[in-house]
Amino acid sequence: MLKPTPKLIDVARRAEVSTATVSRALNRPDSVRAELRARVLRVIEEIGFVPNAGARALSLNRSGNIGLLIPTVDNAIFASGIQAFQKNLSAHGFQMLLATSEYDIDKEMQQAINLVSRGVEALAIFGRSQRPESLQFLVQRRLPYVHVGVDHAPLEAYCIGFDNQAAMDKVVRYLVDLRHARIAMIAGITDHNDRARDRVKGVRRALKACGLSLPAHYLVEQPYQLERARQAMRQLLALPKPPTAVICGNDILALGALIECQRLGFKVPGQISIIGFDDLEISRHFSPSLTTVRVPTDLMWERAADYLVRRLRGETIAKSLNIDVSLIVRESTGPARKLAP
Amino acid sequence: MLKPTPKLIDVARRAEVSTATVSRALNRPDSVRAELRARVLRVIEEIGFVPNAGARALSLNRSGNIGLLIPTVDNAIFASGIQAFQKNLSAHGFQMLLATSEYDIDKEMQQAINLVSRGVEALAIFGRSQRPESLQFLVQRRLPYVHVGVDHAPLEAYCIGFDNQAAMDKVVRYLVDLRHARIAMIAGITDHNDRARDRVKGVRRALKACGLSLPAHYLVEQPYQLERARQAMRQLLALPKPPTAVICGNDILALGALIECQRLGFKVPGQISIIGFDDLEISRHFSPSLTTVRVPTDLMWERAADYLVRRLRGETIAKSLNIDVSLIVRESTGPARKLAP
DNA sequence: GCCTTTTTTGTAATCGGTTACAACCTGATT
DNA sequence: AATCAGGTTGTAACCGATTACAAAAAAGGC
Repeated sequence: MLKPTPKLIDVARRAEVSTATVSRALNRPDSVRAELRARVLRVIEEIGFVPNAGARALSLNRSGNIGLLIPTVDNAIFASGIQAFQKNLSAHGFQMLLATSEYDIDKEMQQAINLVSRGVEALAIFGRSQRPESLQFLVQRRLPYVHVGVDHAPLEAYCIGFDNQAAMDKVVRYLVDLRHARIAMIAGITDHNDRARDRVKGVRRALKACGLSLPAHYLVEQPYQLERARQAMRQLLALPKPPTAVICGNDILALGALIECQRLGFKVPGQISIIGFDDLEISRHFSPSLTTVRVPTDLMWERAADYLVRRLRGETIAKSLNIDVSLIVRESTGPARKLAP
Repeated sequence: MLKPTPKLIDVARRAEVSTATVSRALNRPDSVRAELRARVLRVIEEIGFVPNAGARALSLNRSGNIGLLIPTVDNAIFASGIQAFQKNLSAHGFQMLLATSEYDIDKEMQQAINLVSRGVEALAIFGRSQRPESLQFLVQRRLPYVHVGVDHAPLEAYCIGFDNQAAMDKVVRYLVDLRHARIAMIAGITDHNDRARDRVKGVRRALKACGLSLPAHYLVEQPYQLERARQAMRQLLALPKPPTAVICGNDILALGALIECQRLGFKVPGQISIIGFDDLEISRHFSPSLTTVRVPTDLMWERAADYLVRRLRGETIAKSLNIDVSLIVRESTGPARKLAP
């Protein structure tokens, strides 16, 4: 005997009340006489009624969903961000709807549409290099959204993040103070990735300000994988004049670089200094522990959730939030060794 | 001038056709004359119409959503699983709806209800230690679901995974063959975590079969964090008779243990052998590289997605799928050193 | 040119909730 | 006893899509 899943009207019939009463018992309990309310709730329990969120959203014209659009979930830095975002949202009665773009701006656009179609009331997107059409689409729908992880964005949109270029400025100055003059970089793939691009730009600019430069052979782009980073490091070490310090686009790249140095018998930081970005948990524990840039990711995502919730409540929020990053100096960096002439 | 977001009827009016035609132009293009179809699509483009998925689901009585319920997203092993699951689903025209339980079975139950309320047509849940009520609820609603990561489950439900106990059997035999007799374990928190529990059980059983045992002081439970693992290892090394081999509940614990040994000056594998579980990317690159159990996680999740899609299509699937795991021997394990008498 | 069949389009009911509005009930006030 | 305010409950319209069914148009057959 196949029973269809129970609907609100089934509850109403069984409790011998109207659908309005059931609905009220669930949504504004005070407006229903205690006795009736109890009866309704008992029936709900009995027949295992679960309201249909789609129907509810349709009639309320409110889904209670907020979208999160990031490149991938397969990166510790996003994974913990998701948690933070989610947690903050549900504290305010919202649900998170997750979508990933796999670093592909066309897929990103498609996912944005997808989220809108599923009724998200607001959206957090990572970075600022989406298709102009994607953003235009959001604006046209008057959908509140926030760029996360960047300090400025197109269309003067609200954003929460930090200045990647400034962060790299700190890094470079630190290395230059240690008398490094041959500074190389292993960057993430900069194509369609504004953070990766900004970090390279930042390094370039800061080096220039110190009278140095980043020649083409000192810059290698690789996806965020240990294997690729090792490959890049091998390449750098094989140069006629290998660098004395390597700045990496994130900690995975830095760890890969570090590992490769060790395997090839180069001393870190004796011969080579290595700096990462993100401050993953393992970076602190590695030997040598990794000098890196710490970004308060969780805070960033919490604030993003917060902002969207407030916007939806109609509160006005002054201006974008710029978060401070800090250079965490550990064991993987040291003074430049004396160079061969 | 605030325009409300365009609805299907707006498209219909503007294209001077009926709503039925618009709907058909979108869902069964062939059934609409080419000229009209073009007109409709143009209008859709013009006014930026996006169908309301909730309304669609309501009228179709099909959401196209499949739920994924896992403990956390903040663990590399789940992160890549999500990607695999998601990818496979969308290849079949389904959307993934993600929910996390944070290792809390009450939250897990609540999230299951939540997913059902949002209209998922099927569900993949990790492990097999959910509340009986949770599973009962799914059964009552006739919702197809699959347990992932385990080789058997309550209610004779379908599952896709591997036998954690058998895996640990391989591990223990390998160590015993290397003449290890003092074998300790750093396990994950076993409370409400069947995988962690099975791994401990498996180690116990295998040791017993070899005439050995796992005394209380040789078993430490810790959450999956490097810091905690180091703490556990310190504790084991401080014992009057420290173990010669340590089996860890996963690679994070193993890496933590490894790091702590190195920091305290113990040689791995000279004095202590260490084994992990999961084969994370970094395990291969670490020095010494980590002996571990490799689980084809992605395959597992792909199959889970596959199974659910087939179920929804009405195909019948024989029986649960048991996946093979393999012991990857690397540098962190070696023969037991001669013991002090 | 007329009738039949096939294709294309439109009308209106439907999915499962919410809620404006009206109707009813209770007890207090006059 | 009649009137009224305040609190509870029910009826029915509505949210935005889909589609059964009917109607209209086009195509085919003689």
